[in-house]
Amino acid sequence: MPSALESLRSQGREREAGPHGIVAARWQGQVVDLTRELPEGAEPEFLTFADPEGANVYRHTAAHVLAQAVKRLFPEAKLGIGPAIEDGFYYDFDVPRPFTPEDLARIEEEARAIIAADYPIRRREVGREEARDFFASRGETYKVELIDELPEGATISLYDQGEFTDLCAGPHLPSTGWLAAFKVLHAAGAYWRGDERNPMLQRIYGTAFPRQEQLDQYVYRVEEARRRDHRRVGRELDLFSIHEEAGAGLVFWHPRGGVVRQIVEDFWRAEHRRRGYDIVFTPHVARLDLWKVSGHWDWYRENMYSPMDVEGVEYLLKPMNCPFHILMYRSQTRSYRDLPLRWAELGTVYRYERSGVLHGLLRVRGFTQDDAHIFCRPDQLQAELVGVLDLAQYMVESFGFSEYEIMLSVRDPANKQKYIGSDEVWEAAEGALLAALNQKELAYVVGEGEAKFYGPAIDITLKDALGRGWQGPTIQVDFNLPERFDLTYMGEDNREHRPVMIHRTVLGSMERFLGSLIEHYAGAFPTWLAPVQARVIPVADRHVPYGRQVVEKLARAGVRAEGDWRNEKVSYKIRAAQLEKIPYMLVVGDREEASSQVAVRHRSEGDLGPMSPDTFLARLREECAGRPGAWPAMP
RNA sequence: GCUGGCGUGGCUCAACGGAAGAGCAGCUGAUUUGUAAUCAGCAGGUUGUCGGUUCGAGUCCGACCGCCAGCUCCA
Repeated sequence: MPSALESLRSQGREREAGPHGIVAARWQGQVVDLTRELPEGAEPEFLTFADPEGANVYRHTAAHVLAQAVKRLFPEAKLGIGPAIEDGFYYDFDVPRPFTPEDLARIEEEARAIIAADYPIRRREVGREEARDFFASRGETYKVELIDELPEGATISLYDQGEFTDLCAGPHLPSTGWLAAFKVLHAAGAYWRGDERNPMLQRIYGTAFPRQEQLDQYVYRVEEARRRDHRRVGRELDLFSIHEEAGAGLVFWHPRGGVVRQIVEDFWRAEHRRRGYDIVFTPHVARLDLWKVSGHWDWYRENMYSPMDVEGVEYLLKPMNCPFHILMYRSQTRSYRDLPLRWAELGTVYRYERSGVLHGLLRVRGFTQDDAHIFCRPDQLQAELVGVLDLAQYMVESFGFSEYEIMLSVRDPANKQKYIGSDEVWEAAEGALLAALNQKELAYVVGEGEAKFYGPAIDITLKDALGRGWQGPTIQVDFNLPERFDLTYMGEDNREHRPVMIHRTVLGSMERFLGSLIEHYAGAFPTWLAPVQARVIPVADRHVPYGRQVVEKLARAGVRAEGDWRNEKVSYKIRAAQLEKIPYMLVVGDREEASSQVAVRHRSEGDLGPMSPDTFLARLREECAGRPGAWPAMP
């Protein structure tokens, strides 16, 4: 029974194995240790760090090394779990006090020593009792809990490296020395099994790569993410603020941020009208009874604010717009000829979020959804879903998000009481979403248990310039609300029928979407979105009057232009404009004034030389072409 | 909400339990400037809030508010 490693050797490929090469194998669909013995003649597939499974093996081994280091320095620490995660790994420990930065430095040092010692990592399978006794005798109560929950007949494996043994399904690298670049990142509290009723463990995050350059790159990427943080950029560029005096999670849009938001909204409105949507407006509060009928009071109460008393009647701040659109639907008898109705609203909603989850623009308590509800006949459902997918694709790509991942969110089949509506209705809804995805030939993954309480959904995650994911469009099919509100339309057969409802948002919320845009572009918005598109920079005071003329001319043409009239040197004002990420700087001095030109500098392309204001305008027009809302209507 | 860390001019950060500071930004003046920081001066603070310990609190203790890293949740 040769191991995977030996079978490599017999092929003369042993040199391909190692941190930079093959780190694990896959055999019969299962990822296994390179040291795992396989039947004679087995032909395993080999995995490197570049394969997600390979990276997992690599990082998971790093987690064990971390745990070994912690146990050496803090023998009383009880082990939780230590999986590989995207970009790294973590391990949870139950310790009497949280880890300090000094502890983390010592742990990293100890981990390095463990890597240098190059302990072989060995797997052994044991019986349930043996495993239980082993961890119980060491006081590893969490491991015992895990063992007790393993299903009947499950293989229980332990991995040994040096003096350290962990309960683990594996697989792992052949020895600790295969870990090349290893780094402890930070620590934070985390509940055992993510449940706040359980004890809080201390989680240490770390990461590992085969090459130091990759680790350096990762560290750089983290720093770049910090540099792009929308909370920081938002303050630096004077886009928005959040005030303790007003309350957490409530956003104030400053003039500059307001410009960006308005352009996004104008673009959004224009595109929706073009695609047959009607724009509607609805109130911010409604009677409690309405929310009882809609089901929100029963199913969504923990996210809603307490009722307010209005002349003895209770009202609620709206957390969603759907019941309002439904009331409008019911305001008259609908014919099959009226459908589909596509009603879109930039609806501001308020949701109670626990204080600890608030985060800049990404998680707030008041936000404006780019919401829409489509009321259609069952036979129109698939075509409408395809139309929504098409719109969603077009919109996000217009804002520079060219990569995204799609998830079909369905019910958790083991937990059906979490959802309202019958099985048949759910199956029909899930089927319609699936059919639309297939018709658009979009790749997707199925997320079991990811559905909302009232229906299944398609959730799209956008990938930004740093490869990070952002919540993007979501599309939900809802057979339930039409039922609850008894929505009907008159069919060709002169009988009442039940319409289907689609809830959808393309950008999510203005707050979150602008937050993601800020980080995606690092504050350097493309010209059509830039709060200030051009800044005129006079060389000396005597050029200010000409500079003002240029600003006025540009402003009349619809350009967002302004001047820097401060008594400073050109380089000072250039630097200021660069830091503000203004796309164009127009320097005007004696030469420009004499020839009625402007010297154009682009924030990333540099000096573009002198040109007439009209030539500059033509350049801007071309750059912003096809962006409704970006450019005010021109005479 | 929970665990841990943190809260000092608009921003970034100093200050052993013993006189609240610097740089940037702002304002005033000088300078009249040609593609990423000209010089000088001025102003700016009840150290998040409330209470306590102390001869004395930015510093120690408590509560609350807010922020940060997570847990959980989500547009």
